[in-house]
Amino acid sequence: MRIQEQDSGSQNTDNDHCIKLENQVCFPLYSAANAVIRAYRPLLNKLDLTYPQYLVMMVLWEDNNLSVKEIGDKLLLDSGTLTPLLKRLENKGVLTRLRNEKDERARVISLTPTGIAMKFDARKVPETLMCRVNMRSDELHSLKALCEQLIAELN
Amino acid sequence: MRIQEQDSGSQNTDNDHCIKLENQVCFPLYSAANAVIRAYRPLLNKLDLTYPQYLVMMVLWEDNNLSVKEIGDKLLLDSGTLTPLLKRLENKGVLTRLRNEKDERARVISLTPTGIAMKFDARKVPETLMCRVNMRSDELHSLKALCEQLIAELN
DNA sequence: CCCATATAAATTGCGCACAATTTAATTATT
DNA sequence: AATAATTAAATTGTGCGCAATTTATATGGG
Repeated sequence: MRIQEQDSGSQNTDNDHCIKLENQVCFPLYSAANAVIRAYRPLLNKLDLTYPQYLVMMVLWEDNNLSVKEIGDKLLLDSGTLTPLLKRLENKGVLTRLRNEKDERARVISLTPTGIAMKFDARKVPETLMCRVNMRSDELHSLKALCEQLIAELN
Repeated sequence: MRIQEQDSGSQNTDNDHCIKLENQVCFPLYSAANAVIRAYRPLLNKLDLTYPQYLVMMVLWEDNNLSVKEIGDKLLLDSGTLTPLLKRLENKGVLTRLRNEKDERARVISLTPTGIAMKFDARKVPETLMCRVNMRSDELHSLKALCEQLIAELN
């Protein structure tokens, strides 16, 4: 995906500008996502969580006792990613992965008291990162909105 | 990192809104980057490239004969990521990894004629993806600018 | 010249992300 | 009720992304 150029098709007959890194939207997006996860890492290390694990915990803090499918729908991740991730969180003792008695195919992912308690320390994480980023509230809002728009367009 | 709320600290004394998924900027950013790479995949499969490999090729199409360090500086990736990726591209026959004669520590990554020729087919890739995304040029420009601003803030 | 320091790549190990497939359970159809 | 189709999760295999470490080369100061 590239940004439309005003002068496209003037003398640049071979369309070189299309595949220049600086004209791409997707590269900064990819790179910003990497940078954010990198910035989160030292903060999340204190909670013994990775960024994707932190996302799963956020989903469960808000709405406990979900299936793998329901977590995947919220985070746009599949069982291939979530199953091993949830097993790691289970091994840390922050959640359980019981079978659903109504539907033996599904699991019920439930936070343990330890997992619920982690929410307290986790509150500081986004705020601490926020302090490092000198961006206005409206800039962050539009970044969020544009990302959500792009996700909607691609699905 | 979360978006600043207007009503923060009113009756929500435990600051719950901070760790709600919907109030996070980083989650849509992370999710949009995943979605873009997912959308690129079927197009890049035809070129036998992954998205990160495609990024490396773009860098080299623009400026051939770079060191691993120089590629890493442009893409914000380290040798731990690039060395195996470049070996895969070498195995595909699209580039060579010769030692720099002036400095035996460094390598010179050079496109082969096959690698250079791939640029022709690669031109269509960003444009094809563009057709799937119904977003205005100014929206894409500001998304790009905001991502670049965030990257700058985090480094 | 010798040695300390710095730098470039490579290596090791872990945890995603996801395509493709498999296993098991549920639901729909005849 | 038997069978087909669907669904949920798990499994397998590949390729990142990166922290931490290692190896090899280069450079700077005494």
